[in-house]
Amino acid sequence: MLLTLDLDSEVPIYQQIRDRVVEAIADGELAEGSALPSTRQLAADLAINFHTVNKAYDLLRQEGIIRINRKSGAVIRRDPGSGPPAPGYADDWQERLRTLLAEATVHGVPGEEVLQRCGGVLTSFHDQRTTKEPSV
Amino acid sequence: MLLTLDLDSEVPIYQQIRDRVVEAIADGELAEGSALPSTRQLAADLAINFHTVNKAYDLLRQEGIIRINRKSGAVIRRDPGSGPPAPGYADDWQERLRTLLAEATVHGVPGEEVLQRCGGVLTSFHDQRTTKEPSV
DNA sequence: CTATCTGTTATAGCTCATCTATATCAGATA
DNA sequence: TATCTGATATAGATGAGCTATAACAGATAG
Repeated sequence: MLLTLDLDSEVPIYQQIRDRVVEAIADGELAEGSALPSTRQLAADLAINFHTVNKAYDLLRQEGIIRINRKSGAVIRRDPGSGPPAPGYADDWQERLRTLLAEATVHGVPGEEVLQRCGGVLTSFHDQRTTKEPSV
Repeated sequence: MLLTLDLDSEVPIYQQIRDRVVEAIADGELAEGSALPSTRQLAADLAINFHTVNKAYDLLRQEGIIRINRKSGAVIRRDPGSGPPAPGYADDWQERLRTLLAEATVHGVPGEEVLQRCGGVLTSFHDQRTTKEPSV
């Protein structure tokens, strides 16, 4: 898995790692059962402290997205095909969506363009997934 | 303008104020030219320090959403009808959108539901605006 | 068994963000 | 004159984020 960080960003490093993993799962690059590199290994590759990677993995674990065993390390637990969301998740998520869409609207992005971009992003997720399972 | 804060939230207070103002503009509750309360007044209403409100207003000013004069105070500068977005804004915004949509997808929210919720939020913005200008 | 890798936990230090508390100054207004 | 406003400066407290180091236990390859 390719992972690039922006050390000058306001977004914390552990949050960036979490976001990139989530996006990689949505893209289909990481499927349920896929193993993530060890915290020390990834920290070495990214030239950061392994505690920061540990925090990112712990965040993903709290979200139920990965599972961590002492034996098998960090493994993807959830992908788009892992079943319906937890009760109440979608409503909480929509509050954050609302803030983001409000910002674009205030800045003058037309509603049609907002919807087109939403659809485009979702299609990019779906395309990745279907091209991964062509022979089922 | 009604404004409630969650002091226990991980989201900083000044960020919450900024988000609520942006949403109020998208909702049509605040239009171009509307005046925001003074920093000391809003701080008193929210029972917080006025420097925190100052930071929120300064953030909105940096985003080009409000204009601040010593004379007229903080005034809404941008609303959904204030013209097209700045060049490159929509593309930068889409990156944040991508992360948010990826999260919902990974948690199992179907693409159709994601699109429906996006459309619903946008419609709630639009409805507020059209009900404000029924006789044009 | 030894060496190495792993996850886990603990401690400590540094830097910076966040929020608060005061204070001062200048322009506008009643 | 008195009061409100924005603007600015300083300082302190608290916590977040990141790093550094260390130690322990289980798993694995030699």
